[in-house]
Amino acid sequence: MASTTPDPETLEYIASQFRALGEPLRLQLLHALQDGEKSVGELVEVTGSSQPNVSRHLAVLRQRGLVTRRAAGTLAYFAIAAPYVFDLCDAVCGTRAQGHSTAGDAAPQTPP
Amino acid sequence: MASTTPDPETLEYIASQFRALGEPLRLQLLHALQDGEKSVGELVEVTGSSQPNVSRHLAVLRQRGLVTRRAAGTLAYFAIAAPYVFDLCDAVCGTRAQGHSTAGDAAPQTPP
DNA sequence: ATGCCATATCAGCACACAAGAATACGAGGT
DNA sequence: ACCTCGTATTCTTGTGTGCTGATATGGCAT
Repeated sequence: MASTTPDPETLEYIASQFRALGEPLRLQLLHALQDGEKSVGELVEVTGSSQPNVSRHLAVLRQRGLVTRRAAGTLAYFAIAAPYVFDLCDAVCGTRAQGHSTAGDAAPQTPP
Repeated sequence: MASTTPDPETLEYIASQFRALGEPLRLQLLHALQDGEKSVGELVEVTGSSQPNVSRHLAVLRQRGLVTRRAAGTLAYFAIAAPYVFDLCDAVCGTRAQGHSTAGDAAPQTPP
């Protein structure tokens, strides 16, 4: 019963999913898409980042299956494909309210 | 109602939490701790990684409030401090079974 | 006090990745 | 056909981060 270690493949998959969410700009993009699909241009405006940068991060999110792409003429509309992402964020935010320090050390070694 | 963008501070906090989980070794450590606290030595054996490396990653997890540390003599026992982490992993794993490709592109542009 | 063991930290290298600038692709309109 | 606008891709640079090996700290036993 010594903790059946999951395959490295699965481990790497999960890690890569989390890493996709470990970037403020990508979280901002997902958040912006929460109230419906948006074009790249709209997302550029919302995030305040450059167009190439937004496009690139959208590609990452799409590769991870987190957003979908719909081409309409010259425009490209992106939309949330994995609503469960917001549950993850809420879970993290919930713990934050419980008094965790954002940065710095959690607690010094066991004091004497 | 145009999507109240969360403060950059909160965004960065959430991202950093996800980034802490975006490493296979750290996920492995958390998984190994699922059936009770373990010493660093035990974790070194379970993960097959080096002792300094395990110690370092444990420090990261502790800094993020994901694990706790209990010193007993020369030993240091670590334990899960944020059980919700496994819910996150399960959520990600659940979507994986739904037919997402691990790597590569999710879908080509919208076909004509 | 000294030697040993478990853990933590430090220095260095290598790699991944994000941001910016410039450019290529592709669809529509005139 | 050409031009224009929106989007995607490439190249380069800089920063962050994981891994290795050596070293420091601290408790326990002799």
